[in-house]
Amino acid sequence: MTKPIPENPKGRRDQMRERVLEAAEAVISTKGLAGLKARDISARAGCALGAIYTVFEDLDELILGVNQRTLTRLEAALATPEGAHGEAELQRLARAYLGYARDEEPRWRALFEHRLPPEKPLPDWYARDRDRLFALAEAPLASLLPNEEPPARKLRARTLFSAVHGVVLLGLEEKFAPTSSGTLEAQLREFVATMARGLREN
Amino acid sequence: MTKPIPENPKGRRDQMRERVLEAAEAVISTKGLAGLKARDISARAGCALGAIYTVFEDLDELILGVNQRTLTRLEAALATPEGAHGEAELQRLARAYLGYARDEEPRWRALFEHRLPPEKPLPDWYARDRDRLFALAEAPLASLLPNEEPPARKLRARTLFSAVHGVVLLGLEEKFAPTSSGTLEAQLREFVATMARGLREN
DNA sequence: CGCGAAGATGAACGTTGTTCAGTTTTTTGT
DNA sequence: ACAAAAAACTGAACAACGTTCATCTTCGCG
Repeated sequence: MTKPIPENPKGRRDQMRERVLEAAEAVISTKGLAGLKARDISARAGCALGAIYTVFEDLDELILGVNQRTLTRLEAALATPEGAHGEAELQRLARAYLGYARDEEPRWRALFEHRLPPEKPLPDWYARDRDRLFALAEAPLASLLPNEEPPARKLRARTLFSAVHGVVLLGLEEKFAPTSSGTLEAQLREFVATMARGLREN
Repeated sequence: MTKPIPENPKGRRDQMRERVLEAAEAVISTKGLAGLKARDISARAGCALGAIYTVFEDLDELILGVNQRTLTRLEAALATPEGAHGEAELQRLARAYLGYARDEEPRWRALFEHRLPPEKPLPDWYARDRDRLFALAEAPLASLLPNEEPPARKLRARTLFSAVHGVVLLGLEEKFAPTSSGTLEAQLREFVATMARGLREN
């Protein structure tokens, strides 16, 4: 009776991996990436310090795991409802991106703060998930510029996403009075409107 | 003969501060912010480990000092030649920003990677220098939108700068083949052109 | 049961930023 | 000019960190 359940959906190893991942996620989403400590994780996951290193190469790989989950959640938060028409959809996307960044700021920041050592390149599975995010702007761009070739559109979606990211990133940096909460929304709305206008007058 | 020189232009204390600052600058501009170690600094500056803490509160304040210098250099690299006319000047600014980010990548990254603990807010002298950077986009914006009120223009300059920053930041992230060197320049040029077009059709 | 293999443990190591009692150097008072 | 006071500098010591590894525990199977 060594196997209480005939076929575990997940091996014990995977359960531990899951617990560590969830513990790390909890820390990152409250204290941010800088507050992530190996000993804290092991305490929360109810395991020994060394156990972390039996399921993850090192903390960098663990963070990548957390970030992958964040990417999935972010993608869900940005999910296009039904029809994705031009500017309105771009506005919705940008607004939803700002919303997620606000609501889950530490977790969102971890996506871009974390940089792994230069000798280890980004895993392919991670790059793929990240690219799916950029691709969300492609559909609304397609209705604004129907004649653009897909590769050019892909690049343009990336650029537009990056620009919105920049506005949100530096906009959230200063939370003090000068830039009040509502101002950032207005900035972003105006920015997207200007971009859409510029795109139509091609 | 306690004073070999009647009046030193800088006290010994300031000379040491300068040496530490320059050592830190050298490290950051080669190995990046993550490669900055207190012992490395003290060795390069030719002083004891503790000496750093006699001229800087902690490493965070030292990094702020280095970043302030970077801001000055960046500002110089973006300096407007003479007349600052509309889109052409915006194009030049964006291109120069990308150029500086490329040429001095670790130093430039340190500007945005460094985050000081939440209990200590940004010093005013640093915020002022940073705002001067954003303000560089105001003059060219003024010739595109002559009727805009100065406060609104200030905000718009900030937004536009943030957007360009986002494009450069995420554009430099992937240095591998897919996004070749020239592509990023083209992306940026196209982006600024679209923005200018949208702004003119107000 | 027993026994090889795999997993988990936490003490220990090397490296980090920061502190502080002690020493040296500079400034001050007369 | 010189001793006393103040300031600056030193580097050993400390706490906290990520990571490793000899050791112990548990699992899978005959």
